[in-house]
Amino acid sequence: MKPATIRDVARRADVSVASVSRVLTGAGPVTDATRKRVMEAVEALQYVPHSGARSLSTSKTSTVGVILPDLYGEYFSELIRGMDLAARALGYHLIVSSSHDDAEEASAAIRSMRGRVDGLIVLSPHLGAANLAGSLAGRLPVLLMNAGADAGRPSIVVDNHGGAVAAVEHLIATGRRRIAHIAGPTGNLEAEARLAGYLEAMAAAGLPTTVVDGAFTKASGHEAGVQLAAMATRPDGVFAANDNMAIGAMLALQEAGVRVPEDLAVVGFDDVPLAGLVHPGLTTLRINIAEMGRSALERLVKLIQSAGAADADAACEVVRPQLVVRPSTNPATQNPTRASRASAAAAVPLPEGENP
Amino acid sequence: MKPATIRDVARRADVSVASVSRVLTGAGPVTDATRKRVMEAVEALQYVPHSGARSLSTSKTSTVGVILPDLYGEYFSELIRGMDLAARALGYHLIVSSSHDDAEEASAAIRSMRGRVDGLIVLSPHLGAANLAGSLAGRLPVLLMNAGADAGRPSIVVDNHGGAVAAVEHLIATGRRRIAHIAGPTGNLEAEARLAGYLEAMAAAGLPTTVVDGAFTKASGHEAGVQLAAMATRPDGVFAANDNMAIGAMLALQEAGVRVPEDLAVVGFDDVPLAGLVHPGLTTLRINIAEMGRSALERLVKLIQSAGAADADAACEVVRPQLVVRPSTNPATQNPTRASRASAAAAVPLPEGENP
DNA sequence: CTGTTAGCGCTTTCAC
DNA sequence: GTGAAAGCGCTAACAG
Repeated sequence: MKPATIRDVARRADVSVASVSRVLTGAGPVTDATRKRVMEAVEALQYVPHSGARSLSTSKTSTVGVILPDLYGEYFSELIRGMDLAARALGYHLIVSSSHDDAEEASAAIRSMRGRVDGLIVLSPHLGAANLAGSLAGRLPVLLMNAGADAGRPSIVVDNHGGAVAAVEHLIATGRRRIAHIAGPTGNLEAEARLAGYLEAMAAAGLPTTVVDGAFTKASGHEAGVQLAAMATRPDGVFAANDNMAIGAMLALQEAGVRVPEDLAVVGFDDVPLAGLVHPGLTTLRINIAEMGRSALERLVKLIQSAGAADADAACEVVRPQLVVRPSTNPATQNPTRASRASAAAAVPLPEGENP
Repeated sequence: MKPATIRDVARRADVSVASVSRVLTGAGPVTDATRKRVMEAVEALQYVPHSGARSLSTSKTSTVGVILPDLYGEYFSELIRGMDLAARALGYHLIVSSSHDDAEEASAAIRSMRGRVDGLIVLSPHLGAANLAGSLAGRLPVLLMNAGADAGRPSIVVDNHGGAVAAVEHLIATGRRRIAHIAGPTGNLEAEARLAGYLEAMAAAGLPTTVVDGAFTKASGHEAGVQLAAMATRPDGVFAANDNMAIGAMLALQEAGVRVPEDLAVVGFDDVPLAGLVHPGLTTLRINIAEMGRSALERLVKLIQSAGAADADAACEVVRPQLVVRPSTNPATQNPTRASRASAAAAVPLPEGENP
């Protein structure tokens, strides 16, 4: 009734367990005759190696853990997709663990990974989590993402500050002067860097600033949009800390009769797939999210495989977002509506995939 | 240098490993004094139990595997989110494995799960995969999703046929008569059920049918839209086998100068978050995807915990999609643009979540 | 080339 | 209440 073990196979093939192991792992010398007998027994018994046992024996799990704050929305799904792709290619499994809002939970999640994974990718937008990962992971290789530019630890970060500056400069370049910012949640390092970039760029241009609070959600963006629309001297441009909020704000503005971009131009951040599909298409700072995920996983595996090597790769890779101009700031870059698709085609790549 | 083991703790606390185990697992009688000594040692050594070893010993991994055909797009990310939520609540981990287009790959993925998980959720939109899962999984509990109504095996399926009929009937009810269908990929059970529903409903109404091929992707929907727009007697309604294609088709139609819904009404399937945000909002058949994922995981865990029980839950749960009417078929249900948000609010819930 | 054996780190009877 | 010892299923020396 219970699944066959390597001993059952050995017994049946009338060889030692060692030989079975050799045949199955492909390591070590084996006679063709032996191999054949083993394979037959494997077949007959429907034997499948127990990877847990193998892991314990080799102290390698071929699995990496991904610790996320949340699993909502396109940003993270894209990220995981990229990681999964790379993991498959490298023969690794992916174990995901999300919804860790506070450091406490994340901490528990990380400890529970010991003996289960060979390494960890930790997304820690909150300050505490970064240290956390280091202290708790023990000797486990860890790759940090979206944390501040934490020196001395392998990590990948987005140039949030630079992106924010680019966003503001683009708005200014298109003639906007009263530019507001919809900020992300306080305590979130990425949100804070984007806010800082906004403030700096505005100061550099000698323009007054307006900041509305948000929480990275579409709903919070919507609220912010309502506020913007109701302002006495309404802004003529807004830079939202992410696409989600930008989209929420656009909806609110349009509901209030504010025309985008004529009355008010909107810029987001991330370039989630949705950004190119809303109406009007959203100008944003593109991060190739899936690609970043792929890169993260590959680096982690490299880290794992060279574990202990002195030339530890403790670099902090910086991903620079790229400005993608769409109709939400520039009417000339029309949405693909009743118009030639030519101009929009480049800016609005359609994500693929067979989804029911 | 290496992480501490239970023996290190035992030595340090000057007790047996058994006692350490008892303290840590909370099982068995222990003196307060002993417990205290153990905890101190644990603290001092930064000891974290090795879950792999524990798994081998208890033959429980507290992990479930999810086998997916692909990880692209909102459908699957929503699904995983629901599963992850339930898994956390039940103390389980989630290991995801995707991009298994053919049965061969899925097969390999499934076997590689042995000894790594306590059960499997298999999404097998292709015929072969379902059987496969059964035969390969051995004594592993398996929950099938999105396979045909496979009797005699625990599963969750969407009532694709019924949904398709509802879609067509809605189009007919709004006065459409030349109703086309954009089909999903052949060989995909869900796509085929939706096609069958369309054909049946049309036949029942005595209307002629038009079927355009698609592949569940936005791009294929776009192509289909181009074809529809170019037809000699253009349809005045179209039912796409999923939202992705419906959205792609809408874009193509609008580019061709066809007005939606005035000239041509569009209905999708799934109600992915995007459906409520495109312009015009897409009428579709709503499946609460995350909820379905949650339900799937909970059922699997129940299956695991009652493993071997005679009253095996081999039921096939049927999820009935619900028609959500939006402007793509009914101009009266306006998009939230320059209009009261009241009517649209119910139909266009904004998904939440903090995403950078 | 093959078999024997000692673990991997932990849980769990079973005596004491 | 506590400890010694026997595995969980597999791999990897080490002898033959």
